[in-house]
Amino acid sequence: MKTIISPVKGTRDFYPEALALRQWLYGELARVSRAFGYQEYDGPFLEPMALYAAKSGEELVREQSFCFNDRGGDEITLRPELTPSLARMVAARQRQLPLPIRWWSFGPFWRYERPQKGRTREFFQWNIDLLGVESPEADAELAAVAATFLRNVGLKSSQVYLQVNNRRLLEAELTRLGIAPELRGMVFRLIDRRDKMRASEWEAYAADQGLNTTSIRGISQLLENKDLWTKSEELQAFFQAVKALGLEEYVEYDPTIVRGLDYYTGTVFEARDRDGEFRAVLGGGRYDNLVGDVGGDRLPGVGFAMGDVVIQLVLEKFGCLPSLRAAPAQVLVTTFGQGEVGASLDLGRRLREVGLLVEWYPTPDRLPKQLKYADQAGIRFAVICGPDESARGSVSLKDLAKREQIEVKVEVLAEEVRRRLLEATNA
RNA sequence: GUGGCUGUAGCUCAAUUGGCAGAGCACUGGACUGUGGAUCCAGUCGUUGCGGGUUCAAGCCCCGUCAGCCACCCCA
Repeated sequence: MKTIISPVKGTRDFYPEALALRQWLYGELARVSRAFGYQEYDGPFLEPMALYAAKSGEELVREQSFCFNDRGGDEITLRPELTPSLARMVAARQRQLPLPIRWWSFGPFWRYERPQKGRTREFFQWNIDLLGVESPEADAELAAVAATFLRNVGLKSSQVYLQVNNRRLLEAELTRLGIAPELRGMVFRLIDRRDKMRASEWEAYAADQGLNTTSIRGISQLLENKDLWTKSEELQAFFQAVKALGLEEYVEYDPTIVRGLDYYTGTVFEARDRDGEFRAVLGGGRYDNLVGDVGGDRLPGVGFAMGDVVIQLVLEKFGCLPSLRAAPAQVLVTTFGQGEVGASLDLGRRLREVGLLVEWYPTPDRLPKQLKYADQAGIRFAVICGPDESARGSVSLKDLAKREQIEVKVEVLAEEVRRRLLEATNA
């Protein structure tokens, strides 16, 4: 057995069927993004490492990015996320861009982590952001974009949903419990981990982090209070807006959601399947200081990101994956014999000239083999030109789906195929 | 970075206490010499991930190594 060089760990080969699925996903999220008035953009795939050093979260850039020095010695990172690039792009043209900014993007990202279910080292991500509006209704719009996408692709609110929380509310509550602001980062991580451990383990872990029993008990109570959101005017307005947008079935308050990235300042949310089988499908929230942090004026923003891997797992689980195949050619021009090669090439050219997608069978194999190939490839029409047709100045046109065959003059072949394809599409 | 599981034909997987490496699919040819999805017949397909060890005998047991998957960490 010959050894094939294996792909880089954590990358995926996109065979035509897989690429067709990715393109379908792209189409769906483009549709939602545009429906809400967002414009497509993109940043570079390579960024200076310094762009992430500020705010992305220590571990993300230090341990989980692909970093290297270029030939000039500069520290370069393969982008692990898009939001810092967005902040920089906006900061650079802050005076020219009319507000609000509604932008979306879909492209590749890289994170140096151990691959596992729902996580690869190279993945595609949908990013969508609204900048220049600081209101709960803006937060609600992003949640609505996410929920509308989920609904559009066929996922029911009984299957997936958005969990929402607010960091300001959480911070106020922690202050009320007498927990010092310096400890917030640690406490957020603690809260994030709550549902991964048993209560006793979690309490022991919390104590280990230096929290006293009173604080731990107070935090526990916060996390069990499903009505805590009513204390936040922001969340009240948020949920009211979500209701007006008609998506309240998909959106719920969840006091345990905090999100890992350091730059979130207000409302945060993530979407997951209700069984909790998979990791989060998407995640995002409000970040009010990011543009200022990269050298611009303060500009509030809200947005989320969705990776292509988990959403595919969820779609598969709930039977929402479309049955796709790579788009086949419309016509196969067969090659009857060595003597007919020139005629076949000529026929292919004629068909392409009227805009048809034409594949040429490159060897004079037995006709059954050529037709079987057309059938398996999903090609609708086969053109056959042997000595009999040739003598009459015509060709045989076979409709693989209808199992019909007619003989037409070479001059009218292209028009005939086009007419029949149109008919087939309308039927 | 830490831990667990799995590596057998192109693919999906069998192989009893260690005892002749198999099946389905796919592929190729034929039945059918210029007409595709079915059926039947025949055929090709192996360094059992790699290296060592134990044994009369290893796909199976032991050690090492590589790869993949899963979990932790973190996160889309």
